[in-house]
Amino acid sequence: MSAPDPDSTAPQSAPKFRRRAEARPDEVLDAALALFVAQGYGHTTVDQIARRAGLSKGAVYLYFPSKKALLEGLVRRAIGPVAGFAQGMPEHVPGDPRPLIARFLRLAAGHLADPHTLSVPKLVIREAMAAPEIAQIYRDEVLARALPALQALIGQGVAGGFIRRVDPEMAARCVIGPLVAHLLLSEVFGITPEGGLALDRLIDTHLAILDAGLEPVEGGRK
Amino acid sequence: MSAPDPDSTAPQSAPKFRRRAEARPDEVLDAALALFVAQGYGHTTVDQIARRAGLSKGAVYLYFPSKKALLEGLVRRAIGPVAGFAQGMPEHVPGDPRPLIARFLRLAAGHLADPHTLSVPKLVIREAMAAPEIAQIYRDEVLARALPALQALIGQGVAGGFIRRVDPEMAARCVIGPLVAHLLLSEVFGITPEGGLALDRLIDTHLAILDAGLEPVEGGRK
Amino acid sequence: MSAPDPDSTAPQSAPKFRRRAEARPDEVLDAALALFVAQGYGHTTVDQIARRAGLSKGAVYLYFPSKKALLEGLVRRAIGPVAGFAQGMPEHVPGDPRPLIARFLRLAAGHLADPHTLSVPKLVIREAMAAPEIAQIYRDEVLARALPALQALIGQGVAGGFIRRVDPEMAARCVIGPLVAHLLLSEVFGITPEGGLALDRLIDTHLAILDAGLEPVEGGRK
Amino acid sequence: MSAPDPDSTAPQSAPKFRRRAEARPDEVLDAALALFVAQGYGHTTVDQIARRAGLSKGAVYLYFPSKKALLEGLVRRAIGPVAGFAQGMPEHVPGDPRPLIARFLRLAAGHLADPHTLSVPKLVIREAMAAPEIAQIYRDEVLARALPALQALIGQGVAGGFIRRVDPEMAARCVIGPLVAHLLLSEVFGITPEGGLALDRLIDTHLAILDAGLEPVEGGRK
DNA sequence: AATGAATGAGAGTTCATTCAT
DNA sequence: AATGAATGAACTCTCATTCAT
Repeated sequence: MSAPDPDSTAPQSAPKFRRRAEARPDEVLDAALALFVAQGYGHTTVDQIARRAGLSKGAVYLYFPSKKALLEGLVRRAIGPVAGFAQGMPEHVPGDPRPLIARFLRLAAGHLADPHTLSVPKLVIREAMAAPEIAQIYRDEVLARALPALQALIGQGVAGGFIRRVDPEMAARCVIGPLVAHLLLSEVFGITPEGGLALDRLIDTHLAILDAGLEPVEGGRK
Repeated sequence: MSAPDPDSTAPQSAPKFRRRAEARPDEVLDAALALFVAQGYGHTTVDQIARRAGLSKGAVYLYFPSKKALLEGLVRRAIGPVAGFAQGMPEHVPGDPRPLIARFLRLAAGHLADPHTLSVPKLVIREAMAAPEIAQIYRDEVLARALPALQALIGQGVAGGFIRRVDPEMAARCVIGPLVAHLLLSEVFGITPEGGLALDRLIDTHLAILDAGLEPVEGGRK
Repeated sequence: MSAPDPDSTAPQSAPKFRRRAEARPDEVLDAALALFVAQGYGHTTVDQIARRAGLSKGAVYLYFPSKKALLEGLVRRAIGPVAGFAQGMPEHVPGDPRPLIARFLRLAAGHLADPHTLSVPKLVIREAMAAPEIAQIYRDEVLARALPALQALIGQGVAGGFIRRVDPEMAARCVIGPLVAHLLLSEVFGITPEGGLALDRLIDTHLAILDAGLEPVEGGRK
Repeated sequence: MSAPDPDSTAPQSAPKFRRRAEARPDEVLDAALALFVAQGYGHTTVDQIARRAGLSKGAVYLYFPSKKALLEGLVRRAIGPVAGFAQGMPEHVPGDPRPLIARFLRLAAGHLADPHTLSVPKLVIREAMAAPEIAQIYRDEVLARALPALQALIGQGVAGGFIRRVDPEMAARCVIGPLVAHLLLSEVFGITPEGGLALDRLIDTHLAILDAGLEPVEGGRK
């Protein structure tokens, strides 16, 4: 249904003949990604994708059974690293979780600073309503992993008295919120700070507020 | 929203034909909004819109020159109240701006809790890339007014020593971020808290963090 | 799903405006029939049909939701008269059913002598395998009515001693067989007698054989 | 049907590569026949045929220059035995030809009872209009031999006074008609007698009618 | 002001056929 | 002898837009 795994990490196994076939699905996905991001899924023609990838329209259907499969393949290709990243978060932390949350945010920001990585969630946000399957994949593979992990971290921090008594579910959204909003404003509406994306500045500011904002109240109750 | 309204605002120069001729465009926009939100702009046909508005396809073109003009009209109609809302924010505050920020957030949340209001930015996000004119309207009329106002507020708070020394531009994004992320998660990805949207819970949590997070550091400079 | 009934028998009700719309479905079906018969369903383009009917391709889809619906509409339009014809056969006959069988055959032959009528079963035979829905319609509406009626007639003749003791089910097939084979040979394979279709000659010969062949054996058992 | 057959008929000039090179075309035809019958010529792809025959799509084109050539090859392969069968009918019979006609019918029925044999004429009927070459082959090689032979037989019977005075050309169609109709009803429309095809029952009934039906009228001329 | 029949320019998808390997 | 990647021409179906009425 989606592209065959190109196995891009095993370079010495490929014979020199018929080179293209192995790389093609990825090339097609690259072309599709660029065009989907630039014009939107609905306004992109399979023919445009094919031409950008240096193939004929028919050849695209050799690798992907439909246009929508391209979108799906794109999302699936992108979530691999992200899922691993989410897995890397320890589930139980002994002390104050705030440093871990900071690391999480910096990692996520670093990840999303790469336009290649960023374009997929951008795409997903845009097409989510019209293509619920796509939204579901992203939700299941990325969001449904990262959010609960963050929430658990906060919950433990609250239980251990390391952070203020807050609703962990909502607080998790407060943690990622500024990053999400920043990307939305910059990428979708073109409201970028003077010197470019300035992700670091955003994260620095956010962490400064967050760190103090989560500090437990001296002497007790919220 | 689509009340009978027989000839109330129309001058009586014409005979009583053209019943509610003035209301028609709004009815068409209502229909368009509902369908665009439900199915996306690209998957909605002009005929569907016409039928939902109780007109024929051809009649839609009496009021709007093209399908895209519907989208544009939709955005223009929606930004009126919002722009006024942004205007209502005082530019200069004598003391701690945090209560004002809190009021702003609660107002915005209350506003966006109405699905009717929320659907327009949702629409804009989705079609922004394919229809930059649309994104531009929204950016110019809404975002380019609200964000600088917030930023100025924070800047003044910093200058007055009422809030921690933070980058006002980024801090503004930290203020709206959780709200944006919350709506995105709920509306686009369907990741809703148990009891519904729970906007109040989100805002409460966010303000608790924000209030403490912006508290100026005792003894001075960051 | 199929064409709206053009109600061709009520001529004075139609206003003179918008004349075409009422006649169009039939015109399209006429064009489709001609092309399907000449080239086969699979080798006929919707565009060809449209052009032959004097419309654009898109207009065809105003009246029929799909290409297959054209085939179906064609069959449905054709079976109306045939079904009535089958109904006209009396179910119980007091005496020798052979004259009735003869009348049935001559009626059917007369019917099928009209190329317009003939083309539909020809079409059905050809597309039956690929489009079982079509075959089913024809089977249910035409064959499943005519064959049992014939079979019953023969059965009653056997019971009454008016015709030889034969298996009525098979005998019914022997009654229609020569007509079927004749049309198949002529229309599909182009093996026509010298002077044209010669349906009368075929029926005369067939009835001569049939009449004698069904004559009860004098004195008894088959 | 597709036995291993290692190098049995191939000359040993080449190394033992090209296993059963001679059998390949037949295997391809077998695959094509099965698929054409099941799905129709138009709905069968060359790739399906190739895979069913255990080859690649490209290899099919080593044996057959086009898809239509497969259909043609199929018909040509099938008419060999049938042509011989038609040849086997004696042209001049001294006495009553009715027993010979009976034998002919039983032979033909036996032949067509084999689904393998039956599928070719079924195919031909279906594709006849779209591929007149195919129809022509079948007509020339099979029908144009069998029908005149039958007709001659009847003509001689009439001349010798062994059978009733009938039009031999039409009578020939009356002889084969029930068989044709029976197969059409069963195979195309799925109207089968309870216990299966029941070809014997059909032939028995038909011959009973035919035998009496062709009996010369006592006392002379029609 | 309003209709709805009609258009025509594509869109996605399929497949017979070719050809370098 | 055989592969399978690649093509390109069709095909069905959709829909924003127009226009006579």
